[in-house]
Amino acid sequence: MDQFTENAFNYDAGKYRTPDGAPADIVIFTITSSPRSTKKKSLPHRQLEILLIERKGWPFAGQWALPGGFSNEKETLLDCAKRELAEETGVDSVHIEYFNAYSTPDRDPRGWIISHAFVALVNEKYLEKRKAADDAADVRLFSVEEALKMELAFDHRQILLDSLQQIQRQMLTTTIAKEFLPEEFTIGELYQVIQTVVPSFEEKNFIRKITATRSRQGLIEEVRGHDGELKQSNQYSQRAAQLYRFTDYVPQLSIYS
Amino acid sequence: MDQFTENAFNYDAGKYRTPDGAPADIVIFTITSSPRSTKKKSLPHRQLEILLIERKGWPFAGQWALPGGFSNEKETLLDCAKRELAEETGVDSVHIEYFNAYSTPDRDPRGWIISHAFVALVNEKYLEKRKAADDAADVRLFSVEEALKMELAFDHRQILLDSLQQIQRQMLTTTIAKEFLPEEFTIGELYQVIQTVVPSFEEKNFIRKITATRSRQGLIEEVRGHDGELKQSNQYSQRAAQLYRFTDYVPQLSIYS
DNA sequence: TTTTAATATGTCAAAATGACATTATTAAAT
DNA sequence: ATTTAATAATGTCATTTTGACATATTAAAA
Repeated sequence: MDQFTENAFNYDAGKYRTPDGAPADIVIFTITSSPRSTKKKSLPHRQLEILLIERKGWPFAGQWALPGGFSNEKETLLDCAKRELAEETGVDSVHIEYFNAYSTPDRDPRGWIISHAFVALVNEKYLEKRKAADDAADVRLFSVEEALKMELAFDHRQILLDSLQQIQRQMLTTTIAKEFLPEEFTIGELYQVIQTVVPSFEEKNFIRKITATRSRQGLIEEVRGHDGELKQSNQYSQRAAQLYRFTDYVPQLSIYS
Repeated sequence: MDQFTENAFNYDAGKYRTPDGAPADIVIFTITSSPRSTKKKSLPHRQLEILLIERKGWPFAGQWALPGGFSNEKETLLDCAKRELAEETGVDSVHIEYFNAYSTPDRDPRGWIISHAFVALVNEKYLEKRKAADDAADVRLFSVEEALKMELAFDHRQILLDSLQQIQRQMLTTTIAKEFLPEEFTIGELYQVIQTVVPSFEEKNFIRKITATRSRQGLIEEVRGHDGELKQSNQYSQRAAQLYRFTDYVPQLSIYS
């Protein structure tokens, strides 16, 4: 006999202990790019980074933690996560997704608090303003590598590990690469983004596979200018590279085909 | 300033409203099989079904709902879900997986209650005892089709829809088919199980694709008897069919290869 | 004996893959 | 003016895979 089987007459929500809060924590991923050389045209160095906040109060004061906050009864967890994301980054309407719940007893010294973890993917262009403003602030980006070496608050290291595995899988099975790319991009950029998230990724003849229209029903398509000419870019190379964009095609993968 | 930034001195967990409970709800899927004919050897009719419970008390008394119950502060949500699953089906150690949180305000008339949804996949062989015992009981299996036509309690229809989409994706991208099959199975059975969950699934030359060792690094392997001879079954057909089992190979899918 | 339902193999052109080598482009350096 | 460097793209070709159909196997049932 559990609470569900009580009837209106004897129902009393207060007779069991209830949680002490329902927070949303967000792993905010971005890929930063920095020039590898000042003189020549070359692809930038790219790095997967996450945003962390230095805690001021108890518990875990002085330690770095994932951004997050408690939700209230008037909003969904997604709304809460979006609100927190907007507070930390100043952006809304980016890719954000529910991901897992963390409920190990005593994971939070403040009480019985189940954390709801979200993953957000933010293009670095949205973080540029912020970046300038907080040198030596209590909010900053860390490379995932760095972050994993740190002692993070709560079980946030585990949350980070799990979220990393999640976006590595998604990078190869969905089109989330687009979240880290400009609208129009070169094959080289796309390849770099994939490798930044999944270092082991390697595909010989990548350009041929990705641009072969037959099998992959046009995952990406060539960009053309107003004049109908193929639009190219020589930002990274002497030889101009064709620009592509993602189509709205949703690939369906199967281990049985 | 949120609760995370309070310090030990002025921290007071009671100053915000807190949730009125943290339940786990479970979508328990099974595939039932029933003979299509009494006389001839033929493949059975298979149907995807879920387990529902008729509610006795407020709220939603008399309506059918997903099995579930409130968790307590001494256990994880997964422990809670496993406990509920064991109560309803008498089985433990089956495939069970966290899936999503449902937090729409007022989704539960009893208060602010965020539900944690799990998916469990149970082989029908574990439900056989139970099935016999409760004709006309308040716990029974419904085909997914039926269930979607009913007025389920809470937002359980939405949870069902989401979980269905989830296992359809997983059926094609992971080896969850094994949860619905005996240890040793024929290609025909495997094909049927996939189609039962994903009706649109169709693969010409399925047997050749699935048994070609080169590409799919041995997703399944032939079963041999003690004598080293290939083990076959003529349960469903005149001509004996080769028996296979899943290997522990984990397929890695990619839209870029 | 013939039919039947499921299982399995034969055939063969078309397409995709894998592994390398080669060519193209052109701003920047010399 | 010539060379260099970095990225982009194509050439080649043997090997595999796929797609679409036709054909064979088996043993119980009609």
